[in-house]
Amino acid sequence: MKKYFGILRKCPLFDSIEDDDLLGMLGCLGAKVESFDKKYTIFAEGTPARYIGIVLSGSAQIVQVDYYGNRSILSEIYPSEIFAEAFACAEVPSLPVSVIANEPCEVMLISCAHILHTCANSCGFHQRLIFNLMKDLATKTIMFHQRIEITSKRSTREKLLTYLTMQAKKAGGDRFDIPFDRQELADYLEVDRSGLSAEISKLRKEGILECQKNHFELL
Amino acid sequence: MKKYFGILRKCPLFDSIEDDDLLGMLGCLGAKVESFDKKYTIFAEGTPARYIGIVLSGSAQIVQVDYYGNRSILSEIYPSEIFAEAFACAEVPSLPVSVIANEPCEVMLISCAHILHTCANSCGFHQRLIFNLMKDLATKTIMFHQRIEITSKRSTREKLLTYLTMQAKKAGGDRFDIPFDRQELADYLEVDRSGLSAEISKLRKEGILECQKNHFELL
DNA sequence: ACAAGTATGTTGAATTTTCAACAAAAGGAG
DNA sequence: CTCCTTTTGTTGAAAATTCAACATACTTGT
Repeated sequence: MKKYFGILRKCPLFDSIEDDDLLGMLGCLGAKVESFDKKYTIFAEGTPARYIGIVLSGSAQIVQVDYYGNRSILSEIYPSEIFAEAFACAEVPSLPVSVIANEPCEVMLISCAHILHTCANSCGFHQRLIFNLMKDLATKTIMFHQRIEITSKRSTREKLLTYLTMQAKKAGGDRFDIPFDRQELADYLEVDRSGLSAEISKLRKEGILECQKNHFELL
Repeated sequence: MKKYFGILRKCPLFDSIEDDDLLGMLGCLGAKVESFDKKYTIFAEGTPARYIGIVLSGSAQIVQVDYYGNRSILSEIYPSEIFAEAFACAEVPSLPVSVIANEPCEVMLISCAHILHTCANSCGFHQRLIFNLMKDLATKTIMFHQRIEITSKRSTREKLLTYLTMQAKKAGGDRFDIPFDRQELADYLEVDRSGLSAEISKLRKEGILECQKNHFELL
């Protein structure tokens, strides 16, 4: 377990928790590590939410697919980030999303029961854990607001520019990489892929942006 | 303050907290009550998030307006419900949304500083408060997922039907009222109002639904 | 009861998006 | 290197959304 400490230290769930305490805590929480191949479904839509996940290596996507096969990408998850915490905390009987391995990855799973109901020997860090979880959920809620700010735009062009502007801001400069290929970006922005490609071409011709693959530059 | 206890008891923030403890707690939190007229801006976009709000009477809307004046309604808030908690918990320096009074309303405000940093005399219920807040944020996150499930649909018709189906499920029957007028529903679904009206007419003619004003029936 | 203002429904034109199909480019496996 | 697969760009036609304008119904305040 120790080999993951570098990642876990950066996980918001364990903020302000010392290494010395972490190991005992993980035991107390019944944390386990699992590995998944690329494209493997880590959590399937429709199944009950029982675990909080933490990505240790690789990456995963939160996706929603409707009966027509339209995929909507809700977010992308990287090492030391948490997923499915909202569903686990609310103990929902049926996940409204799936979590898919983007590439081979390792994930730490912690059962929500262990988090929600203080353990008998009540490790003193449980309160801190709840607090951290609260902080994390607040951050996630804000992320959703940002996503809505993007997808509420009515045109492909505006959605794309809003998204790219946010990414530039986040990267602290006009050059940055995005974590999506074209189809994924379309599924994130909720637009048609070919229309998105066309729009990118247009913006390029207008001299508004440069891009090669997933590297963008706003001009 | 006592006259609001009926409402506050139902507020998820005070779940499992006894009436006897509530009064002291509210004092400890520095809770204050304010009144707002219809259409008044309770919290303005761009201002720092300092307070959690609880609606005591009337109702409010969370809205986002872009530079073209396109309004997007994020949610509707009724008595005993909390708002702005995510921004307060994350102490964001600039609110990405506004909160507008839908009708004359009373609101309880609790400063986030009081919630996040345990008070010196450390009332024993603070831990429970954090836990409740965590639960509430999990629920809100799930609400956002539902909203995305609606708005990620590509056509007005599908958005509308997805929304109405969810409302019917929530109401536990095929007849139900929605909390929006046509323009608000359009702003919630992120579609054009006239197109929405046209779609409703079409669904009526096809015998799929009945409606008068904001009362709907799925057939 | 009336007038003024607001909300809703309806329409056609303009614009966009979606869809389908294909070509070109890039990436991976052997 | 070559073949095969996947990704990306391009296009035109079909479908849908948006927009503007207006008629009608409904509310509200006086």
